Order: sequence, then C-alpha cells, then structure tokens
Amino acid sequence: MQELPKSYAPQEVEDKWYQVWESNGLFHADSGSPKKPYTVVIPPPNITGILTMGHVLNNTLQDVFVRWRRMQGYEACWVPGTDHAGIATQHVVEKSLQKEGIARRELGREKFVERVWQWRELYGGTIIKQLRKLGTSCDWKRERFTMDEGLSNAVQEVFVRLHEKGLIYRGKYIVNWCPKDHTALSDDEVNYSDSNGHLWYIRYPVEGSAQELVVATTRPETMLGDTAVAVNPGDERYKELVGRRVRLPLANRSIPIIADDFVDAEFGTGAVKVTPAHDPNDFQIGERHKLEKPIIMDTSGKMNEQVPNKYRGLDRYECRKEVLRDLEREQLLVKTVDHVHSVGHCYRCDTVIEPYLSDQWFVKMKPLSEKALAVVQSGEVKFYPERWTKVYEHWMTNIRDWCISRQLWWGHRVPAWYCDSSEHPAPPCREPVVSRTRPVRCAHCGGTKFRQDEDVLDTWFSSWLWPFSVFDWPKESKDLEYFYPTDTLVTAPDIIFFWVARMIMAGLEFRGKVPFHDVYFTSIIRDMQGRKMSKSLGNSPDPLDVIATYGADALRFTVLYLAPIGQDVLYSNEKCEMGRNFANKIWNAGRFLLLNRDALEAESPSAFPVVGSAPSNDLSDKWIVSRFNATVKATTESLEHLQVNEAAKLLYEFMWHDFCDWYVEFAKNRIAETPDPNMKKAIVQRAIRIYEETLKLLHPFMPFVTEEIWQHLAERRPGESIMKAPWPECEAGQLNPVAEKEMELVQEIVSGVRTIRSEMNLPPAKEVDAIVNCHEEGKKSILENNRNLIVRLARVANLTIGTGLAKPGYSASSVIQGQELFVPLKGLIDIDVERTRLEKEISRIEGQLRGVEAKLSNPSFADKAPAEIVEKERDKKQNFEQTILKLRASLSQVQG
RNA sequence: GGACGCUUAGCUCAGUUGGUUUAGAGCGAUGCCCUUACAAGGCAUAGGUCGUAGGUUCGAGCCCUACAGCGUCCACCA
Repeated sequence: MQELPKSYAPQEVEDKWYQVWESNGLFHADSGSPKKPYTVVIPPPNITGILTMGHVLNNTLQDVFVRWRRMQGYEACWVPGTDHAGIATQHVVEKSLQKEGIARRELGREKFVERVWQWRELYGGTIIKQLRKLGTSCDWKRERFTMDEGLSNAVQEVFVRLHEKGLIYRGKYIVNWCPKDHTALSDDEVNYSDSNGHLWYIRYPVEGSAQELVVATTRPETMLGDTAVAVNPGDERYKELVGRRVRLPLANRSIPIIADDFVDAEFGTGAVKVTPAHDPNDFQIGERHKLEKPIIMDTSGKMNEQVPNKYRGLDRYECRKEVLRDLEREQLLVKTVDHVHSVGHCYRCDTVIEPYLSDQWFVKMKPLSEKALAVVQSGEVKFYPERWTKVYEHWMTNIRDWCISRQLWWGHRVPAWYCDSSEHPAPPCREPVVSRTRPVRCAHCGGTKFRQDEDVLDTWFSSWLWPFSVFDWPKESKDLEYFYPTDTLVTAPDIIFFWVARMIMAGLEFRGKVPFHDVYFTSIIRDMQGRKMSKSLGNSPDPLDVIATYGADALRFTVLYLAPIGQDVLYSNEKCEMGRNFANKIWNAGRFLLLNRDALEAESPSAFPVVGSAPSNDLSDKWIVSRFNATVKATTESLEHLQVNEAAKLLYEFMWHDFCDWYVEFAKNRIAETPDPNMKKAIVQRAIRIYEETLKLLHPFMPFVTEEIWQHLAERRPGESIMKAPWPECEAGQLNPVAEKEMELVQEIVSGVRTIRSEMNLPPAKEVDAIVNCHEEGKKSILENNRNLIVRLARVANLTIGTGLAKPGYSASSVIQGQELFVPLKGLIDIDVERTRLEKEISRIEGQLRGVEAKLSNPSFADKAPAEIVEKERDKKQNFEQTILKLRASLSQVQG
C-alpha cells in the first residue's frame, strides 16, 4: 500500500469523493424503500444568493442530521432547491438591464420575465454549486424551484381553494408601499429605524369663529389629504369644538372635528389631523367615522390630482418643503421642534415606505392560525431552543391578515381575471373571477375578453407550501405519501413568521398534518466584534475561500463546534484552524495505524486476525472499548436532542485525547514489547477497529477526510462508501467502569512522573527512576500489571512498585490516589524547588480539607443531606488528611 | 412601553434537571522537547471571589428577587 502524505490535503480528495457519491446515487432516496423515511427539505436559498457563513452553518447541520440518519438505516431524503425571490431577483435583473441601457417598463412585462428566466439559467444555480463544495448530501435528482411548473400548480391550487373557502379576499387597505419598487410590502418586510425628524405645529382655523385648532404632525404634506381633525373625547380643552368644522389650510376644504379614543391628549397638542389614505391609524379612524379617504399621491410618491394645482407632480418631500413654505407665509406654522421617531424603510431598497391605500389580495389568517398554534403548544412540533415557542405564540395569537399581492412582474401571477369586454362595462363584471384556468365567458355579460390580474404573489406564498409541493402536491404521489411529513427543519429564527409559522398553517390546512416535527433554529454568525455579517461592512468571509484554505471538513467541524443551539456565534476564519488541525490529527492517526500494519505485513506472512467488538484482556483495550462505547452512547443521544455541538465536542475529545494521546501511545509500547508477530498484528488490528468505528461517528461531521481514510483501511468494492456504513451502536456490556477507574490510576502515575520531570527541568529524554510505595494491594497489582505502559509513557528506567518502601534521599515526590510516588534525583534535584512544590501542594489540599470540615461540622448537613453525600464527604476528609500526612513526611526528608 | 436572552480564565465559549475532592475546552501566554503518525504535534505550567446585591437551601455557576451592562424580537411614535 502506498504511504499516506504526512499531512491531510483536503483539496485533493474533496471533489473526488463528492463525485463518487453523487454518481453512485448515494444521495438518492426512494419512496419504494422498505426502510423508514427521514426527510428534510432545505430552506430554499434565493436564486440571487451566494453562499454565506449563515448557509454554511445551516446546511452543515442539515447534512449532519441526514448523514447520521442515513447511516442509522433510514431512507434519508434531503430535498434541495431554490426560491425565485420575487423582489430580490427582479431588482438584480433590472440592474443588469440598466447597464445595457434598457428600462424594465420599456421592455414590457413578457420580455422582461423572459430575461429573468434567462438570468436564472445563467446564475440561478450558483449557490447550489457552492453547496456541493460543502459536501451536502442532497438528493439532487429532486431539486426543485419555486417557479417550476409543479410548484406553480400548487400555488394556483392553494389560491383557488382558499378563495373558495372565503379565506382569500380583495380589499382596500393601507399597505406599506415602496414608491421605488412600486410594490406593497408585508409588515415584516418593513424595517423601522429611528430618524431625526421634526414635529410641525400647524394652525387650522375653526369655521365660524376666531378660534383655531393647532395640530402637530411629522408629515405636513399629508395635510392635503386630511378629512378630519380628531381629539380625545375626554379632553376638556376641546370638548365644545367636537362636531364643529375647521378650514383645512392650503387645500381650502371644510373638514369636521371628531372625537376618537385613539387620540392621546398628552401628545403634541392633543389634536390630530386625520389622513385616512396615508396613515394606518388614520385609516382606522376613517373607518370608524365613515370619512372620505382621498389618495393624494401616485405610486411613485408624487402628489396627484387630488391636491391643489401648485403641488401636483411634486415628489412627497419637495411637496413637504412647499407646504411648509406656504404655511409659513400664511403664518399658520406655529413652531417646529426636533422629534425623533421611527420611520419604515423597504427591506430591499431602503426607500422610506409610504402608507398607501390600495387594492390588494389578502389571506384571512385567524382560521388558519388556531390549529397551527395548538400543534406547537402540544409539542407535536417542537422548537429548539424552546424559548422560540413563546415568540411564536405571541405572533399567532395576534396574527393579522396577510397581504399576498405584490406589484411585481417576477413571480406567480394572481389567478384572477377581470371581464374586459368593452361593450359591457356593467358593474358586476368588475368583480374578479378566481379560477384555475382563464375564464371563457363572463357569467354576467357573456363577454369573452378577459384580463388577468397584474399582480404577482408574495414569494412566501410559494415557500409556505414547500414541504409538500416539492413532492408534487396536489398530485397524490407515492413520494408525498412516503416522505411527508418531513422530520427536521433547520432555519434561522428571523423567518419564524415569514416562513415557519406559515408552513405549519399550510401543512395543516392542505395535508391535515404538520409539515415537520422538529424545528432547529440556528445561531446567528457574527464577526469577532459581534456585528452581523453584511456586504456593506465587508465582514462576511467567503466560505469558498475558507474551504480552499482550510478544507470543507475543517470549516464544517469548526462551525458545528462553535455553534450551540440558539446562541450567536462570533466567527473569524482563523478559528477554522481548530477544524483543520483536528482533520490532520485524524489523518495522522490513520496514517500511523496503516504504516504499522504495512510494516507487520511485510515482516511476516501470516494473515491479520479478525477482531470483534470485545476487548482483549489488556487494560488499555478494555479501557478504550469502554470509552468508545460511552462515546457512541453520548454522541447518539446528543444528536437525538439536536445538540450537534455537544456531539462534536464528545468526538473531538475521544478521538484526540483518549484515542491518540493515550491509546495509540499505549499501542506503540505494546507493539514494541510483544515479540510475537501475530500478537502485534492483533494489537494493530484492534486499534484499527476502534479507529474505523470512530471514523463512522465522525463521518456526518467531516465526510471527506473520513471517507478518504476509510477507503485506505480496506479493499472496498466500487461505489462502497462510509456513507452507507452502519452507525455504531453502544454495546452496554462493553462499558467498563472498573477498567476506566484502573486506567485513571495508570494515567495519573504517568502524569505524576512527567510533572516532576517538567518542574525539575529535566529534558524528556533524560531517563529517571521511579518508586511507587503502595498502601493498597489492589492498586499495587494494577500498577504491576501495567508496569510496561508506565515505564514507556513516563520514560522511566527502573520502576519499583511495592509496599513499605522508604523514600530515597534527594528525591522528588507526590501523592497519587493515596499512593506515594518517589523520583530519586540525586545531583539533579533543586531542593528549594521541591520544597516549594510540596508546600504548595500541602496548602492546596489543606484548603480543600477545611472546606470539607466546615461542611461536616455543620450539624444540619448531617441531618438533612442524603447519607450517601455525607459518606462521600467523610471519605474525602480522610483522603485529604492522609495525603497531607504523606506529603508532610516527604517534606521533612527532602534531603533524606 | 412589552417580551426574551446574555454576563464564567487575557480572548471566544461549554457547564443538559442544585451534591465527587481541584468550575472545563479551544485559542493565546510561559517552560521543556523536531521522542521515526502528526511542530497543523507532544509533555507540563500559570490564569477564574462564575456581572453586582440580597434571598431560598444542609449545600448555588445552576433556583428566586432587585439592580447594572450588552443584545434580540414585538408594538407605538399624530
């Protein structure tokens, strides 16, 4: 066998294995399988997206779950795909067209949408390609896109069904309007931020008197759309004005003074101008008081024909200036004060949103939300971490109707048609006809000309169907039956309302079953200063660079190790050194074992023995088998509780510190000590067995390096992969607390000698003698049985183990588990150093002794604490006392 | 204004239902080693009154209360 390189080179193996996996169909799941399914649907990334650290964490977690379950024997299916991302994509394509000097509106709808599809062909798969670099084991044959024919059918079907049930309606509502993107935004798509504005106090003269009413506003231009002034009904100042009218300045209209509870008498002047078409609260007031709702701006935020001539065509901010100038001229502006208030911005383009009255499509949410709330409260759908359930509950109980129409061109077009027969402009024909297909004949007028609704649907209106639409719903397919409901959803907590809640509602409404059982909310990855990663800050590392530098496994392992459920993670590329070093450690352990096996193979012709899962009689074997089984148990349990970082830590600890630091070192010694080549082979073979099993445990975390070495460990059939190796199971019978305890003593003695050597400044190569004076027969025989291990690992020339042994002169000493360790160092010992060392040790243990004594002398401790605990404390006390005695004795005869 | 979270070693963080003597890890620091798997490594050492103040308990990093600092989400802002 050819020798492995000295260090692991991920670049040379990653692409190779990914291709093998994919071309052998190892990612593919089949609904005809007799196995139990395990299903995950990817949160579909936007086609405009590129891979970020957030995706890395999210998708690596999914891959861990999927690879683990696959190894456990499930028919594991991970459905990948992308989201058409309405506004985001339209923006990107619009921008690229701008570079060619083409405007979207000039191009026209049909041509533009064509161009978007072309763009998607070229660039829409970027993030999918990048995901492969990470090693994700997605079932690529099932890749879906939210605008695929099948998924579009699902969207249309859902729209029609909800409309038939009366859950979709068309209404005039105040929506968040982006004057730049020309679209309505859902409440969640608006970002509010504080901004420094002003509060302007404006005089409104009361009709038929010299009185005036002063109102305060942050948006004076909207006064042109005022249809009332409102005061609090309990406000004494204005009591007799209610019911009278004011003259609206500039517009020169007469509007009423009304009383409404919404008004806060404390704020401003206690009198509010009411602009029902341009403020959500004013809209509510307008509804209550049956006010006119004149719209005074066009869709670009420019003043329209509803305002006096001189303002028409002005942008809302230019108009504000004009209005203020005019008010000032007419001496109607009382004062201007600075005022900080929060202003909504478009989440795409950051333009200040305009509350705008318009015709939109809505989904009634209340009927859908009740069941969806119940399944989370009952635990049928579990959130990790659990605290998000509260956030969910709050939102679901205060849910508002969902505005689903968007004034875009890229997306699923609303399946509603309007009769467009010009000869029959009768009112009933204005009502939209919602239908799966274009209507043929108008039921009212018999006309045959129809015009489809111009709007498209919110992107989330396709995403909320994702867990079943990817399995061809509304067709009742075998796949749908087998793979739905899915099992684990891994997503970010900031889309809990956008997506998670709505998927639960859709799953229950259209499938009668929850869409998934566990929801894992990922951490947010931040930079080392705790800032969110963003393009504008330039603090988001490119995962592909990281993979090129450190390797995909290193990146995966590091991110998993750093991210407990639901905590933010401060990340920098350098942290990947940890993962890289670990991959290299795994690599080199394998390299060592293979070098030894090859050497033994060359040395003697006999075959290697077959070893089972049981250990030999050797303590180190019993110990590592016990530790291995404990690790299998703990790792599996951690994964079952979705504690991936805990699992990663357990494996890191076992592989590095138990297996490499101790077991391999023991094995070296045992190989050297054993003359019989067959025994040597058995030792190596046992080590390889444990190593191979550990590789399986590591595979979901670090798929590439584990596959590469696994392939070297034995002759594999073509297409055979560690991916399909069975997940190790804990053999409870191999857990061996006695062996672990015994090994602990051996390890502590070895460390004891090393500590003395180090503190006495002796180079590791310098051999020393050691004497262990035992006070317990059991411990003596353990040490006797393992003297070779101690001799080798502690680099001891002559090891004496016995009872009643005297401390030689000029020796360093320590007490380990009640046994005395002496290291004679005549001519090498620094008496002062040794004395200080012992004194320090004594005072440390004296401190502990005092703690235990304080506990025991407390009468209520003995009374109330369980007997078992009290007994433990007594033992501790005794051990401390004896250790101190022994150390004192050593101290008094440092020089002999 | 409402809800939730965080505060543990120089840095980044574990610590899963309160009870092993000494509160752990990684990075960093210090000392000795290129000991034929790995210097991306080995061995050892130093470093913490667990945010502050109370309380519950025989016993608190963990439970309760208040406070401080940081952060997230929601609502409102004429």
